[in-house]
Amino acid sequence: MLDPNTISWTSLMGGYTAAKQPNMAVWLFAKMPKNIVFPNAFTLSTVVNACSVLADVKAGKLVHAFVEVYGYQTNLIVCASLVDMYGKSNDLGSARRVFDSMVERNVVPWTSMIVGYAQNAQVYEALKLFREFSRVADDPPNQYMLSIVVNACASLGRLVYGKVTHAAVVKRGHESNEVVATALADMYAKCGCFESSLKVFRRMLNSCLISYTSMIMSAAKHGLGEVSLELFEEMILKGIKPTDVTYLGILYACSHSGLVDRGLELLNSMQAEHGVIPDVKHYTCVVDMLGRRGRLDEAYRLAKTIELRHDSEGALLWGSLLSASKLHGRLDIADEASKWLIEAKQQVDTAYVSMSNIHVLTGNWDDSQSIRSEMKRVGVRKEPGCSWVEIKDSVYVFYARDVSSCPRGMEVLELLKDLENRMKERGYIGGSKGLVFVDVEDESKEEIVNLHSERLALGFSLLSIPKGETIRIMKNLRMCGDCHEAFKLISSIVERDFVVRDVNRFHHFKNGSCSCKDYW
DNA sequence: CTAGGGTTAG
Repeated sequence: MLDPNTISWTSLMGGYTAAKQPNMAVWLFAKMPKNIVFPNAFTLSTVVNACSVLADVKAGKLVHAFVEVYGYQTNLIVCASLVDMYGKSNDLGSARRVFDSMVERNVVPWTSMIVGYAQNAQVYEALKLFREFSRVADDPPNQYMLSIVVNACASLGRLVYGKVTHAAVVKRGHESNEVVATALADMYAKCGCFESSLKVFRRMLNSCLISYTSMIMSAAKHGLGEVSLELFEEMILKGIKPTDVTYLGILYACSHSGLVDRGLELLNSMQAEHGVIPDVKHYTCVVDMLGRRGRLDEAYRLAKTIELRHDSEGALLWGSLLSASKLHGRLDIADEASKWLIEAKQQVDTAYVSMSNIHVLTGNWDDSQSIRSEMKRVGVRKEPGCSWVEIKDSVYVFYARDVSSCPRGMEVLELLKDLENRMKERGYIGGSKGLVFVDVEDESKEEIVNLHSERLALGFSLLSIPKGETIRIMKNLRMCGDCHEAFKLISSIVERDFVVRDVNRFHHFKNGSCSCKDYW
């Protein structure tokens, strides 16, 4: 073009962003003034969007400055793009400032702001904003807004919130929207209702790749590995091509239902069958699968062969191997895994605590203590483990070694005692795997229990000595992939509306870290 | 030529 104008430049930037090269869009924006072409509202929102994709808040702030300079701070779309950019860059303060300054708002910036809160571990804030929108806005919530709100309810794991949002979805007639329905199915599963999840899923007319992948993962999390495998077969028959995420789900399913050999087969055939090349995340999942079944030598051998592009990729891999070594009493492998983590500066707190605990479990109290001293010396602190349960619409949060922070903690203790008795009736006592309590004096048990609780995800950290056995059983049930059995036992005690939440629910949180305290 | 949503291993 002899004389490209603002529109030509903007088109080009939009094209680069669409072609997954948003950095080129930003680069072009910087070149505009030299060519005596000036940005308008279209240009600015396009380049803000490029910054959003890059999650580059620095570039975004520069563009924001241009927005002010050129006087577009009252433009709805430009501001909407800024809210989105700040939210996706984890700068919620700036996102909110732009949002509050807007003279005119439609459902889009409201949605962006809700997404911002929801994906930065401020789910309650996100839901609050949704309620405010419903009160003040002229438009009804659409499928975009509803899907993110359903997603927010899912990450809270609180069924009541999810049900209320489901009602809003029905009221607005967005039940049949594929994205909303997938979010609903995911929400029910994460809130502990696998049956409702499957019901929503089965009502969908065209279950697509993501809905199948999500459903496979849900079944797996509920200990229903066979159901995951059936769903996988079904989607293949429908001609839907699995992706790397689908394979991750199916490997996870095998791992958590004890289908180790099936999992290995799938790993070995995925490339030939569906052209998905196994990468670090798949191998990590398989290492975990072998490890939890006690096949630690194989797990270790596999782990050593995996090429990491970055140390952060090894955090999960060696962390998982460490936890399996601890469970099966393999001090040698645990030692190497924790060394790897500490040297790579990944999960250092967990590595130290795990090593200290494994020494306790094998009776080496002195080694355990010296690691605790080392932690103090180098200033490593472990954030206390946190778990929560939901009983009939109320949530009870537990911190390891802290009874007082939980309201009605004593009642929950009673519940746990009951749980323990029922498990004993079912013969779950003794004979479990691991080296727990081997060669340890009775009076040491309390310490073991306390140490163990730090990483327990089931809310049983309050237990004292006699109930220590319960912790052990629950943990082993989970580690053996029999979590469905554990869930059933828990449900049978409370009869209904009992949801057990894992602490590892921050998958949606992109950058930086967040603590359980932020969450609740 | 412009802004928003669902699945991801310990």
